[in-house]
Amino acid sequence: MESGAPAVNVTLRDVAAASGVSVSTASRALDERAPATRSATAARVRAKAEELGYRRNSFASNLRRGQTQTLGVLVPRLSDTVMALMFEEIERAAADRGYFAMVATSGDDPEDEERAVETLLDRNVDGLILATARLDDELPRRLRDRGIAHALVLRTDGVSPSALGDDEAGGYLAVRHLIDLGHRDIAVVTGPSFTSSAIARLAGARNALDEANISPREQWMVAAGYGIENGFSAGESLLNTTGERPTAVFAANDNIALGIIAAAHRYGITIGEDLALVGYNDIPLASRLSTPLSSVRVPLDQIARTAIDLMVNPPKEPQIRKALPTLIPRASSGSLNHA
Amino acid sequence: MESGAPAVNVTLRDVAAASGVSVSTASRALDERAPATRSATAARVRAKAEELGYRRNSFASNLRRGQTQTLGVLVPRLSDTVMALMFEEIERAAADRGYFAMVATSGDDPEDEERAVETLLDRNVDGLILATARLDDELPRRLRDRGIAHALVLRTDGVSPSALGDDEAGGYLAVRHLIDLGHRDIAVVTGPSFTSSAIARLAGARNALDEANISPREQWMVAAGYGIENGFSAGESLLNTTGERPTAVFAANDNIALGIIAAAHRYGITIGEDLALVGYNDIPLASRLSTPLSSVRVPLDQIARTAIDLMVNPPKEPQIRKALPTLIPRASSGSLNHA
DNA sequence: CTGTTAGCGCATTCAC
DNA sequence: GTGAATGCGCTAACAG
Repeated sequence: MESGAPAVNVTLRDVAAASGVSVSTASRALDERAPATRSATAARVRAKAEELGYRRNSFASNLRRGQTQTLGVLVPRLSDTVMALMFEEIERAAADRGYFAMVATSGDDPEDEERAVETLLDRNVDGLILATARLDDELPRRLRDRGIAHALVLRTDGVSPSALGDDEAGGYLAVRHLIDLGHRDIAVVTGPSFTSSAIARLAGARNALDEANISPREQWMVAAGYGIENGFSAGESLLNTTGERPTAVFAANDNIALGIIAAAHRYGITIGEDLALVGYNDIPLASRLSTPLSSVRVPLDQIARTAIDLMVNPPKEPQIRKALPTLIPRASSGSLNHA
Repeated sequence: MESGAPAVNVTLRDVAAASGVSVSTASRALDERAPATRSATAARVRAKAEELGYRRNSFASNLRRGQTQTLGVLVPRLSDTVMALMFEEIERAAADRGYFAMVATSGDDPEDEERAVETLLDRNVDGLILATARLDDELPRRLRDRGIAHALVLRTDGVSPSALGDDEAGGYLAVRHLIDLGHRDIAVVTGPSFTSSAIARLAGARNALDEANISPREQWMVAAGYGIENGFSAGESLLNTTGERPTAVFAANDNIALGIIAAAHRYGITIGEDLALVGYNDIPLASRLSTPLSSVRVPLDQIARTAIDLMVNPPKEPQIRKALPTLIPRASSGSLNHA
């Protein structure tokens, strides 16, 4: 009789009995944290446990230990590819450190966000990772007040421990790239002004313009949402022919860029020829568009690891750690025609 | 002193003490399942609990109750929009029934899948929902043998309780649409042959062709992966000019369609004019492409609800429940030019 | 290294 | 309806 259907409820007691030791000995032998005792009995217990198909009851264990090796991740939505990728990386980084990552989605509503956090907290997570922070967000402050371990990713409120890309550098890189290709009529479509990412990417873009002595036309610096439809609207207003038209656009994320592509198509403008375009985040789709999209790549894996570190090992002084992004030039900026 | 920082550890005992009742009374008063006792004491207890910021310790509760009101969801990857949307719907449907949904991702590797399931099981989920089933999958069988409550979504192994779209109907709808628009040279790019969805969508497509007395050219019926790059390869081989070219393509998912769009662009073929294209799943991006993509929409919300029902309330006879999809015609099939 | 003892916080008997 | 008692399965003192 091999490992058929494992008994439904093998408890530590069963393992202990079968191994002829006490429950506490069995418990110790099976403690995954301690550096694996290599005594004879311990080995025997482990073998028996395996044989019986023992699985620790996580609830009993967590109840007793007072911590759960679980962390909660809050994202606005998983159907946003960037957020999905961010979560996948967090999941991976967490697993490497023995944590299990649980997601909850909150949409854009601060109330739902609150609710989602409470749900996560109800499951006794050891800490929280939030990808939802707004600049004026109350939530991180409240978490600090309540002494709940947490870290922010991708966006920051400027205070709580945060791991994010260096958005200012990214914005600079993108616009600098366009300038280097000879453009001077450059528009910037940035994200919602309550996100640190939008603000910083715009600031970086302005730095690049300044540096090249280009005085930005304010009607070409537009704040939008981070969705495709927002990019489309922004694109429509930038590209309609009644006025002068930019020859290049920096979109503060790839969704916005997708919207601009659709708008350009509508006006018969060819991306990569009539209009140079750079996006942000380098989602997988970017490289696979008809005209591949130049984009700023953010090291999500590194951000995930940093966030977990910050959460597990909260620094005395709150820190905001920024990872450097890189520009991936593709046909949409026309860079391949010039190279 | 309003609800400042809630005390860190308010237990049932504290609530009981503050209310002048025993723990058991407090426990009963706060039992969320029973139909809310409306006695005076019960109300007082609830008020006190609220006031003290009491939160039930889910571990203690679950340990005692023997079930966790948690279910595990397994998807290949969250960065696939369809999977992300599916999970979001499952999360919602689960919450409606008092369950919390936990995800794990398994990639395409059966071994990782196994590991992910064990991880979920280790967290004592009450049941599993799998979006990963292969036709010859061992996993569902093993779950059945072990008596673990589960349901399959989107794909089925043909045996375990499943909730999915009627893929055959969807395939039929898509191709029928193309035929109705006057096409006879129709190619079908389907998904991996180990998925029930690919098989069934192809079967539906063939039905539509048969019905119209079109004998499909086998070199135009190609099986691919479900990724953009697979669609691109398939598109390249279909659209290269050395042979006759189809005038219409049914892609068994939207990613494949995206790949075909890129391939078409490469050959200077205009989607919606030179080539009609229909995708599957109707991901949000579909409607926002430069040339909006006709696609078959699957009622993920309904599938999610059905899956939870099947899992919570396992039918005596295993059931495979199929939800009817609908075709959303857009410019990519040229339908808007004819209408 | 081992076994004994004592809970973690809660839900459910069982008497009243 | 209520309270006292019991234990879910496990881990952490504490002595040996």
